[in-house]
Amino acid sequence: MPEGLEAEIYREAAVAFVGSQLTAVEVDSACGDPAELSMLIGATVLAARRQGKQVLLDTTNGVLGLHFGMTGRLIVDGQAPIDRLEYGARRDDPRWDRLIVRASHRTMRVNDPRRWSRYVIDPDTSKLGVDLFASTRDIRAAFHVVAHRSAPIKAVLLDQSVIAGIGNLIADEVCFVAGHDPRRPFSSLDRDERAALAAVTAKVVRRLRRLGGSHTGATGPAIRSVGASCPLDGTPFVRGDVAGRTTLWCPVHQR
DNA sequence: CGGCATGTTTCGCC
DNA sequence: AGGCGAAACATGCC
Repeated sequence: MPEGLEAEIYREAAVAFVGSQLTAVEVDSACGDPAELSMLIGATVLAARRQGKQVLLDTTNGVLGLHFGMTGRLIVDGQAPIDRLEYGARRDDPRWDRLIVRASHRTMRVNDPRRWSRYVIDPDTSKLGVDLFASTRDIRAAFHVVAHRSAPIKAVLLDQSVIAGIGNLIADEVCFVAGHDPRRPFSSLDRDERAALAAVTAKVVRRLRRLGGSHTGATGPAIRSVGASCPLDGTPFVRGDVAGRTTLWCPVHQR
């Protein structure tokens, strides 16, 4: 889905629904259970929260969990907080509306051509790790718990049960700034390196948030397909597959 | 037309 | 049991 940063942008837009009483819910049965979601009708929205990549709407009838897959965009009252999603559709076709939630004077919808978004009542968030906006200290603690893992550093960064909310682009940016080869086994990091990686993770998350999203980093989509060079040392980026995802890294300064 | 894409889940194998 | 890698999922875009 949009990564945790985009989910946060969606959450902020969803705050407009706090205090509203829901009057109707329409859902594509591939993305949610219409019978289950119908329990929201008549409920009042109490708060809009976020955990990792999920937006959670607390209501008087339960929690509505929104997961946006890879191409899901949230549109509130006709306003799209993210106008165009990287790797998403370039149009806003009503046929791709997979969820529509109405209140008396408001409408919220998820437009998702690829149908990977999911909407559930009372989502199980118990397996999620610390949130991507957690403090350096909390991220460091999460890293220490999984210090033994032999999977690539990038795979651990992407593991939602370790840190919830980091996606492919943020993971590449963290490795870039930390100067680590994303393929390097996480278990090869010593205690100090894990602590440093935690600090970089917290810093990168905040910087990308300030710049406007997961795509704004040095390794972002703007240069992912055209082949660019590392802004630090001029070396052409290497493009490969790590943890099952397209990955870009500098073969010189990322070790 | 072929291949690729900010993700998650499932399955087989250690 | 838990962790790891590969494949599957659905569909628009370049």
